[in-house]
Amino acid sequence: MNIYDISEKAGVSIATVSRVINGNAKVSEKTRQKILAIIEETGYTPNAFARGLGLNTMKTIGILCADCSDAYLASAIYHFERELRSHDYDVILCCTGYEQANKEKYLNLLMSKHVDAVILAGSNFIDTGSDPDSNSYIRDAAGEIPVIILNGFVDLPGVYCVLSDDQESVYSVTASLLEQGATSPLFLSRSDSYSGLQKKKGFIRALKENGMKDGEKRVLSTPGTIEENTELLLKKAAAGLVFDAVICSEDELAIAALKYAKQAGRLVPKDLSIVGFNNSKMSLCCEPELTTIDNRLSYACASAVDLLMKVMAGEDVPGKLLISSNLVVRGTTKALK
Amino acid sequence: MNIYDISEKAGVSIATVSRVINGNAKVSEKTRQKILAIIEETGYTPNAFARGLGLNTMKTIGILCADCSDAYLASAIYHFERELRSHDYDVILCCTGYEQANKEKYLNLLMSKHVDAVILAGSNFIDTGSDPDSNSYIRDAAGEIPVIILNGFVDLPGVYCVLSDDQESVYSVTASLLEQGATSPLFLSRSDSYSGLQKKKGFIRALKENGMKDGEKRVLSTPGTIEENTELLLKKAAAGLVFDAVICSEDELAIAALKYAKQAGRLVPKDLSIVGFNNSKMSLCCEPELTTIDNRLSYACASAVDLLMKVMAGEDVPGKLLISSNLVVRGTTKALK
DNA sequence: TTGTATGCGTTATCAA
DNA sequence: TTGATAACGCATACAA
Repeated sequence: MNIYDISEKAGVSIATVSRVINGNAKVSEKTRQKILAIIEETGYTPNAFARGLGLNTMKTIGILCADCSDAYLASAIYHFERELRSHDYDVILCCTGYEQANKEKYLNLLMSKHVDAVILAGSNFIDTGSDPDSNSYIRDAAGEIPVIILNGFVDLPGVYCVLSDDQESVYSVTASLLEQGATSPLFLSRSDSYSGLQKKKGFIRALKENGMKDGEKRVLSTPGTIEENTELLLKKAAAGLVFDAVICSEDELAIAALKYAKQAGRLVPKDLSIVGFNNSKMSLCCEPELTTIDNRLSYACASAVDLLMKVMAGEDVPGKLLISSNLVVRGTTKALK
Repeated sequence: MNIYDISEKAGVSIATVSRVINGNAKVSEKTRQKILAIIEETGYTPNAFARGLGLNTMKTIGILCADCSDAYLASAIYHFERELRSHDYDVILCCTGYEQANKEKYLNLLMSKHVDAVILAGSNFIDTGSDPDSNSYIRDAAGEIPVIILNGFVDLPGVYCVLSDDQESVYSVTASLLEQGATSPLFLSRSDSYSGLQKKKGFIRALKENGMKDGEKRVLSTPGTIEENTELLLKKAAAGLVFDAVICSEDELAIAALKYAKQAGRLVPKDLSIVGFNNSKMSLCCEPELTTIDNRLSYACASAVDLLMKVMAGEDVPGKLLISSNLVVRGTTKALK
């Protein structure tokens, strides 16, 4: 069933059928109704490939993420997808893993599929190293279609970044903890991604402003499972590391800190304060529940899609959108301002 | 840059270029190399739309899920995507939400995009009610392209179901608990999806075989958050409901049960055994960590994709694949066989 | 082994 | 308001 069949049944040309399908040009109400009726009756749907061939777009957005089973990224994708679909865009999902080579490979793959834009979900798509050319794959893509980055920032034409103000939120919670009497806070970081780095900066800045110059030394970067990180803290403490507050770049790390506290016999939040990040479901699974930073993911995703639609409509939009976070105080800290 | 440009540069016809791109027919090694070099040099990639138009396929699989931010579904999608991509298929993701009308709408939408097959991730795509026609949307789709269902079963031509043996695993753990001395187990169920129903059946069967005929009454169906379900158990217990074991259809419900135990001052696992389902990350976040049923999701997804590839290759494959689960014993039960 | 010509189903331009 | 026809870029049957 194609447009010729419909035109034949209706006794008109394919051009007219095309017109009523696309609702564009002028068609007499009478023929419009007639054609509409036939389309309804036959269940005809235009062939998406042919349409794509002509228009060179299939209203499809590519979303790249390292690992969509990660709770945070999974939520992001969920919000993106729903938001995009409400604008009649399809989503091609591509999980790249964490290797740089694959990120580039899959970005190019998506480009070759003529997606209308790509969304890079997660700050790990930005190389924070010193090689000035390591983000060139993003620049190349942005030369052809809009590129949206969630939680990462590079200043490149054609790339639009939506991110939560991670540095500020970590700075702020660390400062509050210090004000409350903490003397030896620790920062647990998952990785040196763009957002990881921002968080770390916020931590160090808060320490510096309180006269602590050894900020760098109070940062622990660690991949690894909950169990491994629990062990890590146990070991560090046994080796003499003193800390009375742990701020984490992810809820999962905070869970590990909490487990450490249990095993070390330290009272939370009395002897040890713990702060997570992301306000994920995990933060509600433990006892006490985690104080955590909510970075308003759903708002960020909606904003990103909104931005994208404007870009594709040719409007002028900012290349960077910074969204403030919200501290959710639960049981692993005392009341915080 | 299209196939004509390449053919011109190479001084051959487009047919020859097409041949080397598709690696099909005979092309002299010399011209092949020449064309390959030009393709490399120009960075040419075939236009996917044009190809799709001719072949009526774009090597794309549609994945429908109710909510990809759900931990279980997110993992499933991750595995599906990686597995499919290794077979050179793209994935169009579509989150439908839980309303029947939207499931149908989006399935049809995907069909109209000419996906090569669809995967329905999650048992909630199967209507378990009495209306014999409620799954007709699946039958209609399966009439055109292969339909794979993860964790759900309907016996329809063209639909292939891969599911874990939920009934058996719940039966088995319940029986073990009873054998160990439990006298009043409870089953907490999230929903009456196909898989929820299977789990419930397993529970009731185990009770019946141990002479307990009030199985139905020992099942609590509840949506709601962790907090709400904690409250629910508190209320039920206050109202006189007695239970010494809680088997759950999801880890999240088990977390709620654990929180109930803490608040009610009951010792886990001494006074109360708790079993979760899915072996999600959540099961590692609490204290003690959850005993839970691991339904081998990654294996199931890989099998499903394997099945699909065989179906599309015209091979004869079973319409139902049942995968045994694995009980992971941790801290919320005593040692179990 | 290579080339020619046609079809795939649209959209859009130009004429009527 | 409508219709005829040319793109769009590729794969492939058929011819050479």
